[in-house]
Amino acid sequence: MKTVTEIARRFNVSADTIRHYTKLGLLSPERDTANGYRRYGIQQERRLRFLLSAKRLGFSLKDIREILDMAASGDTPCPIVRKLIDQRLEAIREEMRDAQKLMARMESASSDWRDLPDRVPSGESICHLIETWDSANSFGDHAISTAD
Amino acid sequence: MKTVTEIARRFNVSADTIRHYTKLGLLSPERDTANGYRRYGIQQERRLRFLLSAKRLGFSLKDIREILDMAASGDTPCPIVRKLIDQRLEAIREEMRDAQKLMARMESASSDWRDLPDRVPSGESICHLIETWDSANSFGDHAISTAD
DNA sequence: TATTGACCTAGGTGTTACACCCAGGTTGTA
DNA sequence: TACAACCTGGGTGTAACACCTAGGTCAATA
Repeated sequence: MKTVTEIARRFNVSADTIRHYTKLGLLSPERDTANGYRRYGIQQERRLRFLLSAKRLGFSLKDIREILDMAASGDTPCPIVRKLIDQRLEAIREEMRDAQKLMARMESASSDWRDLPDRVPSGESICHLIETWDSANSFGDHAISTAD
Repeated sequence: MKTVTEIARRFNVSADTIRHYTKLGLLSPERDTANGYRRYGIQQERRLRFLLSAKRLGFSLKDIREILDMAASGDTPCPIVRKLIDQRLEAIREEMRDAQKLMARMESASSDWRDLPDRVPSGESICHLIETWDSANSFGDHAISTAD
């Protein structure tokens, strides 16, 4: 039976993380009746190992809770596990696409800016680097307000 | 002079977003003395346009505040703009690397699982898909607890 | 003129997965 | 007995909003 710090060290996470999972009900340690300390047995170690494995596979704590609940009720969680990972995969693919576009924009801007001088701001302009970049690369994203 | 909803529509963001930026001090509209409504003039439109441009370039609101403050004090924000974008770029590159590894793990798992059957959980196992996958792919990440 | 419907206000909560801090009690060791 | 290292519950902070509540405002319509 391990304390918070002990199990945390064993699994290479912080004690706060263990307390967090416990607070969320993902771990259910026994309590030392004398002092109220959390005591994690072998079952809880198994749960934690499972939890960390699932996390490494991209499952959120919410996903994991769902899986754990399902397993606790005796049903096979495999179908939702398959579903959840495919959903997450799709979501991540899209995030990656967005992130790649963003990166491309940033890289283009950063390199374009190497040859441009610094300028002090004016009433019309805050930072010409950004403003110039944006008006040169505006795809009708946030409307072009042509004065009032 | 536009109200929250008007300027929001013009720039294709939500009214809540405008209120949010205003609460953070990134926008400073005047107030209608009669009813307390926020009123955004041309200067604020410029700020908002700048803000959205900077966001499109990967700057955080915190970054943007820094840039705006700098410009307000009359100094050229260009040097920090260059610095911030390069920092973010590095951070994003690393996130992308991590995300790619995660995606690869997820894809490998998802495809490996296509040929595996579902199983009901036991005292030893919660979801064999995840557990089997992890023990087959464990690089000494979260320690291997060999019983107690 | 009374009633809509669309708008406005401030302020609070929820999202994700923890990290960090506080005040105070516990345990083991030198 | 003093000290370090641990434990407890509970609160705050993070990023960038979305959503909701309760109540006031405004313009147009019936």
